[in-house]
Amino acid sequence: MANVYVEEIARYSGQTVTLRGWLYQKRSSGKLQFLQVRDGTGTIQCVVERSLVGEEFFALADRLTQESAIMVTGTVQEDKRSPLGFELHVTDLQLVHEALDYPISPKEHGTGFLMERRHLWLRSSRQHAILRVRHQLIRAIRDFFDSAGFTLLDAPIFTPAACEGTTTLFQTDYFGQPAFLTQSGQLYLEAGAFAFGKVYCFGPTFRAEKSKTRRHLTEFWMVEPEVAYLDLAGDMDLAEDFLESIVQNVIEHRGAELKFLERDLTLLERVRKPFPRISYQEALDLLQAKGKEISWGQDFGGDEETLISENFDRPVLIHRYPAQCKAFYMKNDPADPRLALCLDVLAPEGYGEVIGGGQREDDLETLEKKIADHGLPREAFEWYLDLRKYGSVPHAGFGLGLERTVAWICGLPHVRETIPFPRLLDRLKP
RNA sequence: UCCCCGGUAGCUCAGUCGGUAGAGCGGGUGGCUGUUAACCACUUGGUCGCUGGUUCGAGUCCGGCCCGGGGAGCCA
Repeated sequence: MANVYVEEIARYSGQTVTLRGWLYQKRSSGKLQFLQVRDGTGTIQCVVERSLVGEEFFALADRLTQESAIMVTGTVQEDKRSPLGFELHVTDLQLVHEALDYPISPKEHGTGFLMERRHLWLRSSRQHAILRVRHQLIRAIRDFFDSAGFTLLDAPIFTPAACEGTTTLFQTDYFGQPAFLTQSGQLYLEAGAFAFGKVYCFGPTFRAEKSKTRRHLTEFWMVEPEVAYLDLAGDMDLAEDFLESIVQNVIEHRGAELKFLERDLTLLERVRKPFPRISYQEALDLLQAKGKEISWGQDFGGDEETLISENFDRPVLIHRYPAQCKAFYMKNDPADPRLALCLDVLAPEGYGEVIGGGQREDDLETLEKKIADHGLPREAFEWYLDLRKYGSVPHAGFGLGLERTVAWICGLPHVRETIPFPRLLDRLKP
């Protein structure tokens, strides 16, 4: 008997096959029982008829509890009543393991309760859909850079010092020395860009900020490309191509999951270049026209980001923020040194900043001064300064936050469901 | 760190003016040959977050603490 998966069931129409999975839900109607069986690739309704399987198997099916592991053998039949299009008419049933008192019932639960049981919550169809979108997005990101000639260059996770100095880092004891968990692969990627031309890294990032909002995790995944001989204009082109490509890729390959999540796909289909590009000054004018009290030099918070993105039907690129808002490694605009050659991309619908990046400072003396001005320990940055001594060229890149992007694509109100095991300010378990 | 909201059955919640602790779901038992969060009947189920106070009497009012959720700052 062939062992098959639910996602390939259509190929076995009319044949007798065996599914190996778990009981998701059960309904009975006298002499009939309907078992919803999931196997990780999908869920199918298995029909147990007393006259077909006999008393023994029918009684077994009647006793089955939610999430018990079972092997079901039966005939695949096309059925218009099934959302999948097929049902399995059971001829044989085996209990592999009986699950007693599964804590997550098919009815409503709060996110706190479910998060405590995240290891089990992953089995539910909604989480399944979200995490399959996440997987596809990761594939799309890798495909984009791999097919554009980028080399994957992993940045270290243990680092000797802060990349940006402004945010709080997780400190660990590294054989008696302090070491920090990375908050960005950026500086290492600059070394990579001068070695390989076009590089990207894709890994976990850690921020010990005490942020309690729907947009923050303490551990999240970030993809960061970095390219030699690229200026801000080129960086904006890259960000635009990249974002269009990955969003359209996910729509194409995970449309069913997005529909299950009741995502309005027309909003995502509009993510086509060109994206609007406005300067910080223009964004500021826009905010002030809307009555927001904000003055030049202030960074935008969540409210401001939402107000700006409301004006556009697709992601909006904001460039040239005041240098004081940005990290030390950003290059200043030669046309107006008060400004940094940086870019942020705000997702529509109030999802906020999904990309941040810009052109890097490539002049040795200027960079030395910036490190000093930010009060950073020079010793930790000697290797970084070396990059400006030996063949320094203009270069640029950006970082995209994976979980915020998944939340936006799926239309979720909170990032915590976009990662299998979220790490939040007050949550380290499971 | 600050501000706001919450904690009552396994889960989601209601509980009026301070006066005997409630519903739906889940679990259990029975019924039903096409159910889609199935339905119907019966049934099970409580340290009202903890602690101190006010009161004849506190889930309800007051103080302190603990835990959870949302937001601010900061950021992706």
